[in-house]
Amino acid sequence: MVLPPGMANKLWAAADLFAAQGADRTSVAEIAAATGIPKATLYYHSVTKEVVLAWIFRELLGEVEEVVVEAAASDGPAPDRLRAVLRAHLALFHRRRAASAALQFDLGRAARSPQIRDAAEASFIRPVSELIAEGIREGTLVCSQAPRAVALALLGAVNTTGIQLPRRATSRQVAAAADDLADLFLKGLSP
Amino acid sequence: MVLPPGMANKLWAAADLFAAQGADRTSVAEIAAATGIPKATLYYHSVTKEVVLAWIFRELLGEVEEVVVEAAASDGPAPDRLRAVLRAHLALFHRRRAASAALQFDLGRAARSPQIRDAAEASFIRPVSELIAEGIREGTLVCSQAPRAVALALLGAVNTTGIQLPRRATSRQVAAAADDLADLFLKGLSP
Amino acid sequence: MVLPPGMANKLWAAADLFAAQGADRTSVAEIAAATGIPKATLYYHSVTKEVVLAWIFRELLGEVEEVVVEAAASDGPAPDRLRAVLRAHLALFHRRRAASAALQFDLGRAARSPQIRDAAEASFIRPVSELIAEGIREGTLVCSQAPRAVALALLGAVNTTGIQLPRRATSRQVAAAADDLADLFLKGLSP
Amino acid sequence: MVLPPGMANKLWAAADLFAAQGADRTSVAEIAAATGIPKATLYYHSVTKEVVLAWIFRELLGEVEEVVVEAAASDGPAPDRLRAVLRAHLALFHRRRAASAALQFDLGRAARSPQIRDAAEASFIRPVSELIAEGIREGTLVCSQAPRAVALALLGAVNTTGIQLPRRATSRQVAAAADDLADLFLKGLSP
DNA sequence: CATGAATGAGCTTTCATTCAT
DNA sequence: CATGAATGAAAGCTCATTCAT
Repeated sequence: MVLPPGMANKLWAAADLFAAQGADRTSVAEIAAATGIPKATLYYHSVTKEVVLAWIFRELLGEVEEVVVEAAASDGPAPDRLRAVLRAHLALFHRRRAASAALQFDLGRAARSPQIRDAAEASFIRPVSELIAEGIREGTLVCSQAPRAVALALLGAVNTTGIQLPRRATSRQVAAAADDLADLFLKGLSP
Repeated sequence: MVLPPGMANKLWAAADLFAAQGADRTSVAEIAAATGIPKATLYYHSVTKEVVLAWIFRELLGEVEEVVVEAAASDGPAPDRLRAVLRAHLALFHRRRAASAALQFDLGRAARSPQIRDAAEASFIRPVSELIAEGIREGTLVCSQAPRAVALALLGAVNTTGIQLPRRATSRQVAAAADDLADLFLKGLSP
Repeated sequence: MVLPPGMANKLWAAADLFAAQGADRTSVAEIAAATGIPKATLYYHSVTKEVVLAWIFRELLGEVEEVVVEAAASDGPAPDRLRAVLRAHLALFHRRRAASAALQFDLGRAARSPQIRDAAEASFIRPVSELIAEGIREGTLVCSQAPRAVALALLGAVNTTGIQLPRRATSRQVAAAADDLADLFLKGLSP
Repeated sequence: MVLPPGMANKLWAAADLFAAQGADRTSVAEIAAATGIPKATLYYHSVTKEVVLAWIFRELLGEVEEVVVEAAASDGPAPDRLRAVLRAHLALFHRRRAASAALQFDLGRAARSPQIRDAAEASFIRPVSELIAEGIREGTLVCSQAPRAVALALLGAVNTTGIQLPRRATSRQVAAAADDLADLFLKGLSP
């Protein structure tokens, strides 16, 4: 899975197709057309459709991990860091709109790959679980369920929210949506 | 889209395939084998793969709407009713495991159909949004964002949670997961 | 091949379809729709598409035989009777436009059936060959080739002419075309 | 409709199938087997069954045009040139037996294509009509009807004659048949 | 006796993948 | 090393024909 340099970044173009039509409805020919890389060249480098998908998803999840881990590692109390995490994640979701939508839309296919399941775990679930556990230890967070369950709920909520972001939302709007989500999860709905 | 009686309920068998392999990787021949309905008979009734999918998703969302609306209409203050909604939804998710997973896994394809988008809206988002709005009016719920945004977050959280339920979870465990989720959203993570 | 009474004459409606689209492009369902006889009823009487075609072609050729033989058997010298034959044939061609066109257009399929080949032989080639032979014997016709070869040429010429007749040609125009053809074959092109 | 070189001439093999079974009863798989070109390769070059048929018919009619026009343009009086045309046409008919039979047998399908109708017009009807008109002008031919009607009758007669030629006829026999036909049309049947 | 419903067989077409240069 | 050309495998779909009432 070592893509030739110069080929990798062209593959993001395929994410638009995957998001718009679904991965299975996207032919290798379309990928070739969108990326400008001839079909046979893709195969010459063993870049099958599955590989393109995996690359996009793993690259995306890698970026998610980067920003999430960085936000989670910032200074301050856990609630603030959680808020930072949601902001960072949602911002990336918006920046990588097509790829993120593609991941959501073909969750089944993605989930069937252990590598991608691992990447998803490492990118959000694990760091956020740990963040919540820390919050509980330091007394700034309280919850009855396992931290991992909370992290999963958060992930679902962030993704649903991200999908629904207007295509042309400003970064300010995106940050506001993240803050609202943070408020919801931190303060709860009860008065 | 009026399926012959006796054919409809056989179609649930296809949900297993969709959940296990994804809709696109499931051939009509496989659906025929799984349901026991010959391929040509399916086509005779204009039941294409797309139709099977749409039927399953709409049927599922119809059932979701039924239990969600009923739970939302129960007596008592909004927080209790919200808890009831989550319990009902998660219970149904578990009962219709394959179909629910298929819907999550092929969200993209589903979201491309306006009818299914409408059904999704009507089954959960609208009733829960209204429930939250009522809670705000009666003072039992508080939130800074629009009720619909909260409903979306809830939906994402429920689905992620539902997908992760152990296949052989007892109904007691499912109810506990729903309660945890309700606690999370009602009380929040802050002490 | 004994069709139920009342079914036979409905089958002519199928000739329009055969002429317009070709026999193979015409489905049994279309025949059923055009004739008003349900598909299953056709099959109940063993009336397959092939049977419908054969019936139409044989019925048509039977009618051709009738008028051709009658015209050939009229009083007078052979040239006059030949002229009468061409008039009668072309008139029938025009009256049974669709069926005649269908026969021309699916000559290959028709020619593959021995029964239809026989019917074609009996309807035109044989009586006209005999007529020409008689003419030669009585000295009113002269030709270097076998009478059958002349009859074949005549048949080809009549059919090509018939196909090209305007759909709304009057019977007078049809008769004129037949006379022209008779003149051509009797007098020849040389001065 | 630009066929890859090397593929074109293989397509003549399909003419045998078309002549033997009719175009509609010939599957693409059979064409693939007969030509040695894999099904998928045919489709890769957009060579559908319809295209194969059209190619064969147009190629055939092109060859007809070539020999007919050449014969019609020869020196000498119109009757001699007409005779030359019939010889040339019948010889080609015999040389391209399968394709010519296929064209006759699927006349309906062929006639539905404007391109093929045009090609048929240009290959025989037009040049022969002009030849006859010239003959009339120079006083070597006489006829009461329009030259085009004569040309049509000739075409029909030639084709019927061609179809009936014995499969193993010698070129001498073919020429004799053409001469007989020429005699018939030039001298007529009357003494 | 007639027919709506059902289906087996087979066709066209697509597409991921390999070949040949 | 890269790529236009080629193809095996399989999918969706149609339709003549049979079944069940």
